[in-house]
This record gives sequence, C-alpha cells and structure tokens, in this order.
Amino acid sequence: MDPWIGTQPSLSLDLHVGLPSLGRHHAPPPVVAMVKPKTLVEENFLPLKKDPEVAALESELQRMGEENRRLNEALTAVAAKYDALRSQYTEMVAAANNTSGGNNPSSGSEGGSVSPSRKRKSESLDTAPTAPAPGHLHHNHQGAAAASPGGDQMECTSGEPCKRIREECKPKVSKLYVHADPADLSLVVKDGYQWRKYGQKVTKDNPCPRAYFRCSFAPSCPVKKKVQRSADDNTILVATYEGEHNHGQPPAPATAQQQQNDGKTAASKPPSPPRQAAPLPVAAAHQQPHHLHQQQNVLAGEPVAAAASEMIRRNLAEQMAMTLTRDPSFKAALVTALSGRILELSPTKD
DNA sequence: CGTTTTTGACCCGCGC
DNA sequence: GCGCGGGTCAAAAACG
Repeated sequence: MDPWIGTQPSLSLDLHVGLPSLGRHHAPPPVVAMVKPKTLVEENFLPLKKDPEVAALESELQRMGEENRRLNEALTAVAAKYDALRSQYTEMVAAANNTSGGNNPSSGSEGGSVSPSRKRKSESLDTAPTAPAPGHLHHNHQGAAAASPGGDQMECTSGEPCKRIREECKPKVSKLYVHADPADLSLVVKDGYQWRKYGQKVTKDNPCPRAYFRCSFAPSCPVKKKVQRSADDNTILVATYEGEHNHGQPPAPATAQQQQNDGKTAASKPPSPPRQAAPLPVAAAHQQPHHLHQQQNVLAGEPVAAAASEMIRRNLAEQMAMTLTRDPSFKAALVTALSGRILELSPTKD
C-alpha cells in the first residue's frame, strides 16, 4: 500500500513551485516530495529585475499560494472531521458486532449475489466449502475479517439453508467506490494490481454493464474483481473485490502495466473523449489505486488504518496540484517565465 | 507471436 | 420443470 503512494509521479508535483515562502508555516508537513527545480526557480526569480510580466506572475503565484494555504487549512479541518467520524463509525460497528453478532442492517444492495469462486458441476459435487463464521460479509473486508476460515458448518447442520453458508463462505469481499469520469466508458479501476478481464455482463438492476476481472499477476491468485457503475450515480465506479491476493503487490511494472491496460482499453473503446489534451481532475481522481479507494470509500465505512486522513490529505493535495497544472494560463506563464529565464542565463555563461 | 479484450454461449442456483 | 439472472468459459479479434 504505502510504497505505492511514494512512487506516484503525480504526487511529486510541487504545489509550491515558485512560491514565495508565504504561508509555508501554515501548511501541513510536506506530504508530497518537493522537487529540486523549485528552489532554482525561486532563487532565480527574486533577484530578477521586475519585468511587468514577471511581476504579474509573481502576484499570481502569491495569489495561488494564498489559495493553497486556505485549501490546506480546509483540508486539515476536513481530515480532522473525517478522523472523528471514522472513529465514531468504528465504535458503532464494533458495538453492533458485539451485541448482534455482526448482522449488518444496511447495505443490502451489495454482495448478496456474490457466489463462490466456481460452481461448475464437478465442484458442486465436490463438497460444500468450509463455511466461515456466520455474519454478513457486507462491509468492505469486514466480512472476511469477521468470518475467519475457522470453518464452522453449524449453520447447515443446524438447519439453516445451505445457501447462507454459500454466501458466507465466499472469500474476503471488499467494495470500493471510485469517482470516475462518466464520459469514460472503460471500467478500469487502477489499484496497483494487474487484472485480466474475463467477462462482461449487463445486470438486471443496473443498465451499466458489469465487468469481471481476475488477477493476472499470479496465475494462482484467487482474487476476482467486479466493476460496475453505480446505478444511482453514474460517476461512481463500484469495484467489488473477492478474495485475497496470495502474492505481493506488483512493483513498479504493475503501474506501467495498468497504464498500458488503461491505454489499451481506452483505445479499444470507441468514443473516448479527448482526455489526452489535459488530465482532467476527474480523470485524475478516478482510477486511483487501492489506497485512494479507501479514501473515497469513506461512505462504505471501510476500516482503514489510521493513515487514512493522511491519505486524504495527499489525495486532495494531488488534486490541487492537478488543478494548478491543468490551468493552461498558469502553465503557459510558468513555461514562459522559465524559458525566458533560461535563455537569459545561458548566453551570459559565455 | 504472445497477451489481453470482447462477446456469445453455456452453466448453475434460485424462485415460482 | 421452467424461466430468469448472475457468473464463467472460450473462441475470435485486437493489440503491442
């Protein structure tokens, strides 16, 4: 998990490029890796005699710095609130599990139809897989956590329908909600793993097709993933993970692979809006790996580690960076200033 | 040429 | 028993 964040190039965007140091002390500890050139730009700008253009740029940068600082403050506040809410939720869930044995009243819309890995003839004859502990597997990961593979089949023997057993013996199920560009038809959710699509189906309750993926990083990996747009909100991709990876997360190549997959998918998809022109914030926000999913998964109440708020901050910082870098005028101004400065410096070396 | 995606067909469980 | 719906298979196509 964590290693991924550090390796994300987008996270390396320096929000403070060319910024005067104002507001620095307000900002939370640098959540993104600072880039060297920044210092260079900063130092070179200051002694410049102030062209009107440079002055304008500086004021613009100051304005953005201010805005950045405000956003950071808002971000900190949101993160604090999220922490509080999350701990409240955790307590509530724990209390509910302790008192009612883990029956979850809500979220009935999901998971229920998830079936054990393979139900072909041979296997159905084989044996009913060991049934984990009773209790709904609804909320993300929770089911697996609660339903340890201890294998108590008392439900079946005690007269409960074996169907329930089947439901409960399903592997670790987690659900992730990813914000996605509605114009992007691809059902690709980047989560750091390598997936191979093996099926697509239109389900009854949702006009949007559901895509079925299998982990292709390790042939023996039992993990499956279903991705479908939310019926309620077209911009939400719901990714349902079943099972646990029996291998580590693929290192750097995995990211490349995803990009390749993404590109291929996007390329193979008929009408893809001109995303290549500029990375939309949505496009940046969607297709984020697992960690980000967890942030975006707040609604689902996934029991994330204490680093969740930190991740939220990173995500928002990234989005802010995206916003800045997406701004053509900002980029143009920056490029102009930089190139001008470079040109100005280079001949004097001689 | 190997890998991945697409897509129609098939299998299986479930409700009636 | 039958029909429906979800999940999977596997051949063909697409892609790098």
